[in-house]
Amino acid sequence: MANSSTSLPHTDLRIRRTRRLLTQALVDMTAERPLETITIRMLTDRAQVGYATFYRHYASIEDLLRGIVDDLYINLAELLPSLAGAQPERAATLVFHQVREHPGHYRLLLHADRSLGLLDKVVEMGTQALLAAYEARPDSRVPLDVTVDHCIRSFLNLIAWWLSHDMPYAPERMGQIFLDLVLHPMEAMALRPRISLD
Amino acid sequence: MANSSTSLPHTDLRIRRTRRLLTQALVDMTAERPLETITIRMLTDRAQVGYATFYRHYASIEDLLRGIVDDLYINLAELLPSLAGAQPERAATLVFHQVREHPGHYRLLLHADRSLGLLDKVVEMGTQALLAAYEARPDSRVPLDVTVDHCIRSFLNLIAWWLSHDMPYAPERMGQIFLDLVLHPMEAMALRPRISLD
DNA sequence: ATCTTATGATACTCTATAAATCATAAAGTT
DNA sequence: AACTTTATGATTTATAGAGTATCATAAGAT
Repeated sequence: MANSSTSLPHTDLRIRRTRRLLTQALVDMTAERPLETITIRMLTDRAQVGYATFYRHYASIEDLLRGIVDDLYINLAELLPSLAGAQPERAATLVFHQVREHPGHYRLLLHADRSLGLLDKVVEMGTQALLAAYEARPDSRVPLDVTVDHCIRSFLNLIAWWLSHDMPYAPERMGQIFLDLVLHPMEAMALRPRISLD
Repeated sequence: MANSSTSLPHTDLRIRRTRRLLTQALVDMTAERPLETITIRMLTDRAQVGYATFYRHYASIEDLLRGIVDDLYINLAELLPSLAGAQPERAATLVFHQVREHPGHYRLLLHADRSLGLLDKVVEMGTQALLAAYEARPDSRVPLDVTVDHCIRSFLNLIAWWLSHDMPYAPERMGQIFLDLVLHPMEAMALRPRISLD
C-alpha cells in the first residue's frame, strides 16, 4: 500500500475515486501555486478526502506526481518512434495535440523539480527514439550526444513556452516551428536518417 | 539584517568570512546532493558556523542562493550584449570560459528550482540583448518571441549538458556547437541583424 | 444479506524552520 | 594599547508539516 506503482487496474470504486480526486487536486493546485508550497493537508482538503487517506495511496506528493506523469510516458512512448522516424512533421504536431488535450498534466511534467528525474526519463526515451532513426554524419562538427540532447530539450522547451503562453498557435504551427528551428538544422548539421530496410 | 541584498561591500572581516563559508558550503553540497535535501543545520555544520548565525545573514537557503547567483548576473550582463551583437562567435566562447572558471556557481544557477525565477532572469536579460541586436525577418514563418526563447534556453541547455558531462570539450568547441545548432539556424530562419549605425 | 476493506477522524512522534536571549570573543576605532 | 562595538556560538522556544498508528464507520464487493 501507499505505492502508486501498484498500478494494476483497481476495481474498487473507492480507490479509483480517491486517486482521481487527489490527482485532480494536484493538477488544479499546481496551476495556481508552486509545487513546493503545496502541503498534504491542502491537497486532501481540496480533494475532500481525509488526511491519512493520502498516505494509503502515495508515499509523498512526489510519488503522486510520478504516478500522474507515468500516464504521459505511455502516450509519448507511442508517439516518439514516429517522431524520430519517417514522418517527424506529423508526429511533432501530434505531440502538441496531446499537450493541448492534457495541459495540466504536461504542465506538471515540465514544472516538476529536476531531482525527480521526470524530464530526464522523457529525454532518455527521446534519445532512444532518435538514435533508432538517425545516425551521426561522419563529417559533422557537432558530437552526436550533444545534438540529441539539444533536439529533445528544445522540443520540451517549445512545449513549455507554448503552455506558459496559453497555447497561442495551433499544434500544426508549433510542429512546423520545431522543424524549422530544431529538427531540420539538426539534420543539416549533425545527423542523417538511417537507411530503412523495409 | 538577514538580507543578502544588503550587498554593500561590508568591511567587517567576520561578516565576510561567515558569508564566504556559507556560500562555499552551499556550492560544495549542491555538487553532492539535491538542493531541497540540504538543511540549514547541514550548511552551518559544514561551514563551521553557529546555526543561528545563518539567519543573521540570510532569510532562507533560497535567499543565500539568490545572493550567490546575483554575482553571476553581473558577469553575464557584461557578456550578453556582445553575445547577441557583432561577434557572437567570440562571446559564446567567453561564456563557456566563465562557466569553466565557476562551475559550482553555474551549476547552482542551472539546477535551482524554477519557482525562484533565477533562470527566468537570465532569459529576460538574454531576450533584451538579442532584441537589441536582431530584428524579425519580415517573411519568417517563426514568431519572434518563440525564437528568442528557444535561442537563449538552448544556450543554457548546452551549458547544463556540458557541466553535467564534466566539460569534455573546450569552450571554443562548445561555442562553435552553439553557432551550428542554434544561432546560425536561427539567423537563417527567423532573425536578421539590425543595421548597425556606427 | 454478508463479508471485506477503504475511509475519516484523531492522536502522536519527529524533523526542520524561524526567532529570541545572553555571555563571549573578535573585530573595528581612537 | 586601551576602548568600544558588534558578530558569533550555544541554547531555548514556538510553530508547521511529514509520516505513522488506531478504531469505529460506511461503502463497495461478492
